[in-house]
Amino acid sequence: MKIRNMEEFAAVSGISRPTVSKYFHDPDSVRVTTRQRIEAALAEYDYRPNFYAMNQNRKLTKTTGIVVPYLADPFFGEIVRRIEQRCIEAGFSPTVFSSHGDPAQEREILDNLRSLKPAGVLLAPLGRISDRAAIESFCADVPTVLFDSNIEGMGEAFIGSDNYSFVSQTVEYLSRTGEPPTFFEMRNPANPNANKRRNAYIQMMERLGHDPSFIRVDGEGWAFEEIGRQGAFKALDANDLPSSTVLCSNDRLAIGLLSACYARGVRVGRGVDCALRVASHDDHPFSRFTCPSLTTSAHDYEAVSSNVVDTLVQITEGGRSAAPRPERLFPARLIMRDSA
Amino acid sequence: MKIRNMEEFAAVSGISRPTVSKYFHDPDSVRVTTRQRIEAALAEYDYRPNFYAMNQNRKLTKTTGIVVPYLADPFFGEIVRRIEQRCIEAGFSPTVFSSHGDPAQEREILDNLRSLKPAGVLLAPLGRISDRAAIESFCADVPTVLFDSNIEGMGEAFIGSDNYSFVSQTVEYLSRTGEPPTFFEMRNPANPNANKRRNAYIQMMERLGHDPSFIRVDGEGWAFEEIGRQGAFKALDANDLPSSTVLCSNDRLAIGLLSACYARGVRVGRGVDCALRVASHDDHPFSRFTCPSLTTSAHDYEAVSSNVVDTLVQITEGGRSAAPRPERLFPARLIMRDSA
DNA sequence: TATCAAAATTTACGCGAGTAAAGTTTTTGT
DNA sequence: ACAAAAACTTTACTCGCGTAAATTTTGATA
Repeated sequence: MKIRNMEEFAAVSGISRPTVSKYFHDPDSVRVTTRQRIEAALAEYDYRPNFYAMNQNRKLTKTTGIVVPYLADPFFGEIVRRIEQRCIEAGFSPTVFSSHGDPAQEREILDNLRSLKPAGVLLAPLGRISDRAAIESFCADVPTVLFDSNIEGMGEAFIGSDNYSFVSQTVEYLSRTGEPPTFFEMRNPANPNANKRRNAYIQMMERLGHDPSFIRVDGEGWAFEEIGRQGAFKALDANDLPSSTVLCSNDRLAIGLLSACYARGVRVGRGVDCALRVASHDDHPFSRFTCPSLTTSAHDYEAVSSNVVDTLVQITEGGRSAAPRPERLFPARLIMRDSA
Repeated sequence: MKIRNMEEFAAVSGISRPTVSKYFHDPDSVRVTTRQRIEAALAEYDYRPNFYAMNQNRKLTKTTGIVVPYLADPFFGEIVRRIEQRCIEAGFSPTVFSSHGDPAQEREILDNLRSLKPAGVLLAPLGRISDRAAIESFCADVPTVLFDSNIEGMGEAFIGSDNYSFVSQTVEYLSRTGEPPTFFEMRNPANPNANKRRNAYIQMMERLGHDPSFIRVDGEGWAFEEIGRQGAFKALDANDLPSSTVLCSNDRLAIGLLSACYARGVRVGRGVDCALRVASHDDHPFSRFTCPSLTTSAHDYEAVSSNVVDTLVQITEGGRSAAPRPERLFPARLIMRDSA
């Protein structure tokens, strides 16, 4: 016998439909004996309430949207994995979306998300190229927590990493143990973190009494490894390195740089036989497997992902507070490996 | 003025509600003049039909589920990215889910998906550890296309890569240009492709008149790079290599192997100064950036992703045919890089 | 201009569950 | 054992839209 709706299921379980409805909303809100009767029937008839009918009249659904700029980037893969896990633990049903680096798709995703009436949305925006107006109007309708990339004033909160903490540690370490680093970055980064890292680099170098210098590579899009590799070839072949120590804006550029160094026979590392030291930021999941393994500043993935979800829970429970929009930045942890 | 439902929107656009409903179902199904009037009103009042109410009564929704074993694996990141794109082009609304390597989560995802009443589901199962009964009962309810990992007889079709094509090309190439390869793999792989690759290796070696040999590494879970690395350290330190040519079951293991070789100072490549040649299978997005860059057999990502979605379209349009369950396997393309 | 099929409108009902109000039963505390 | 509180049942209405049937309008063609 197939159960077609809650009415029928209530009948076979011997409980009234409104009580069954209450049970599915929160199993602990009904008497123990009724819960047992419902669960007995559940085991026998494997009924599940219609998802669409459920959410149509609910004031707040339990779905949440997780939106990232580029899911094929293992950094986002990792952070999404953790956030998803936390959401489930907090009783939400997360759905993941990727903007694929395209502002039009980001807008499209937010539009679709709006009609899902989610309890909240966790958004890592594209950054500079995002459609600000679209995001602003979305945040006005849906409780949104920004993470990874900040856009001033948007959403209920921002949770991210402290770029100054990242860069100050690498610059300090590299300067203390060898030649001060030159900064390897993209010329026109879409991500606001890149700009913050550049500024932190300049500030830190000046504080230590060194001259900042840059290798700026051209390229658009999200193929950072290839961009870093091509830029590195150019710099290596022109013998255009201001310093024998290179600090990359992020690990993906560094991966490209390391592959170029290997191809050109430039030995990277701390040893006396090495021509170059390379360090970077993010602790990308693959940075421990580069050759040599990459010295880098690590995100506190754990803290960021927990905090993002905790903030969402607070907002959905406490309502959108009048307090000033919080911005929480987590410090980095220097991971010393073989490249510097 | 805020539009609260289709009734109100129909009023301001001067069109009847059923016609508006038809428009949202398919904009081309209404007269051009009516479409223009609706779109004029749309521009002014930015109304969107309630997602939940829409799908409640539709026989077939336009949502599709994409389920993969582990989204933080860039191989799945890449294939999902392409499939998602194709789905959108075909007029579907894809949603992505990751099992995180856990059969319980895979079952949970399928359960949730069932209540979404999707037009179809594109499933890359975990493999050996999947809950077969759960998948079978799911496939009976929801049109499902399997990809990447086959489970005999389940779903409406299977689209994947031809493991024999992968392995025969690498084995042939390696044997022709140097010492025949030994096979580097996990002892208990969860993925059925791994077994097919092993068998293909044995078969091909015997055909060429060589003795198959193996390096089997221990490990559970999805941290293949680390597993490959630890296994490689063990083999290198014990000087336990049956051949100076190593063929890895997949690129992620190879990435771990290469990092171990680098750490131990074992030079990898074709040159006379190299102690080892390494090749692999998949053409993982990072395999061009390893040191040295990795010679590998490439998936036809394009063909697989298009074909998966095309198959879904056929099923949703033509209904579930009585014809035998098709299994489409795409051949690999050998990509020669520096490692072998 | 008459004709007629295609398209739009009107009317009406259904979906599956949320939810509120009023009445009934069960549990709890004393 | 009794009163009060808590949980449950009954009844009835809501939500926003899909969809079918019958009717009217539209616009292309003869």
